[in-house]
Amino acid sequence: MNEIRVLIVEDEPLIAHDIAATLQGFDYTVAGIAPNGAKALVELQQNTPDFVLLDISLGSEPDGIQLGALIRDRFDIPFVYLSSHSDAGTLDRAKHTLPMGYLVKPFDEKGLFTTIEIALFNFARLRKPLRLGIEDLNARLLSKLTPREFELLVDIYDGKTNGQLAERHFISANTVKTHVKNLYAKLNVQSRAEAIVLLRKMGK
Amino acid sequence: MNEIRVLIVEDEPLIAHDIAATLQGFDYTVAGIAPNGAKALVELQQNTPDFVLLDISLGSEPDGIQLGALIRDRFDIPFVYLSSHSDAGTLDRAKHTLPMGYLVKPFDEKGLFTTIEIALFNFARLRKPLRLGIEDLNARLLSKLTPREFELLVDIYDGKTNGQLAERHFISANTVKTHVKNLYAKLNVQSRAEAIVLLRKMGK
DNA sequence: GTTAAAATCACCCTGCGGGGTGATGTCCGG
DNA sequence: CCGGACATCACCCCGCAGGGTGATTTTAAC
Repeated sequence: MNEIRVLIVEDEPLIAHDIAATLQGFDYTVAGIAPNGAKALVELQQNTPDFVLLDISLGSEPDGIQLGALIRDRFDIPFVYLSSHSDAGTLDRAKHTLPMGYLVKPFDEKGLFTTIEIALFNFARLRKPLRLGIEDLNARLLSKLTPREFELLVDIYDGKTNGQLAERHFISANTVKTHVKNLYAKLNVQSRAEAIVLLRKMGK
Repeated sequence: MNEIRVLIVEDEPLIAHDIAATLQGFDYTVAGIAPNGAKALVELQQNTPDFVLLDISLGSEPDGIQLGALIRDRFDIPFVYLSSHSDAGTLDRAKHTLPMGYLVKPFDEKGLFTTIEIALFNFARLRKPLRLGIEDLNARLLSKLTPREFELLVDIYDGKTNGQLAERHFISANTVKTHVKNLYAKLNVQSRAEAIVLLRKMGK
């Protein structure tokens, strides 16, 4: 069991327990099973799960999509829909609530697992875009930057010219050019502007 | 056929064509089929699809995950993985590249459709490149930018060179230089890097 | 119909930025 | 002790960026 607590919102007890068993097989903790929207709201408020599996057809008000909209607006919890309907109309209503996924029943266990994992990870990333350290950056590069190169890159990201870099780091302009040249090759860019844009896109 | 152009990266021709047929059944346009990473890169650069279906096991370098990391960092295109592997190791490598989804083979058509739709919608909603309008910008400047100057500035913010600006806006390189010169004066900067940093600091 | 702002283009010039090549000294790990 | 990674510096080349000056045309405003 890890610390991820999942709430299952599903009106069919058989399916709900089936999902619960599957989740436990993947070392998730089942935070609760809610057969309708009202119960789901109670669970959300009192039990604060880390993730919600949301059946769309609950047979009563509010349905899964209304619930999804609520989770989006009032709570800060990632969720994915479960549904046997994949028609354009339902999907269109659903996607406007920005779910992290949409699984069509019947779905297999592996698909459930990967979907939850991706959803959790992306949600965490989107909520908190983290500042980029040299380790994070190097993890994404084929050839890694040296500490010195990274220092200079940070200043380049701040719009400094080569001359300013030389002053600030007490090295000659020629040395700056060498470092900059090398780090450009590693980043696979050809200009300061490109380097800055790249860092921005990489979530710096 | 709608306007969504999907690139399929899959080394098994049979599976690739099966997927292509399925996509066309859902009114997507198949932008291309790439059997390996090298071909995929060519397609990405020359064909600029709106979406990428990415098989992880390509049998050669780079594999799907390396390609995913590239798409994330260098392009601005949503993608989902296709894989028969759903082990924790592969999944962990994969999720760090922030895919919009992860489908486990074999997957059914409906699941593919809903996943793509959700992915496209979320990607569009969560992408907000430069949420700064010309009005907002001019409100904070002493001398105001003209509409044309603002258009060029947006592309400069994206790392484009003067030559690229000339092409994209169907004007001569000399005209670009004139506009850029003028907008630099208005922004009170002396280089592209400075302009980009300024925009970033002005609420981006 | 005159005027002003915006958009278009040309030419020249200077200098920094980007790329290639090569070299030296340091530090660390095998 | 030696080799590799890192940091330091020098020189050369050249293209593009940045800046100055000037000019024409289109558009909108008055």
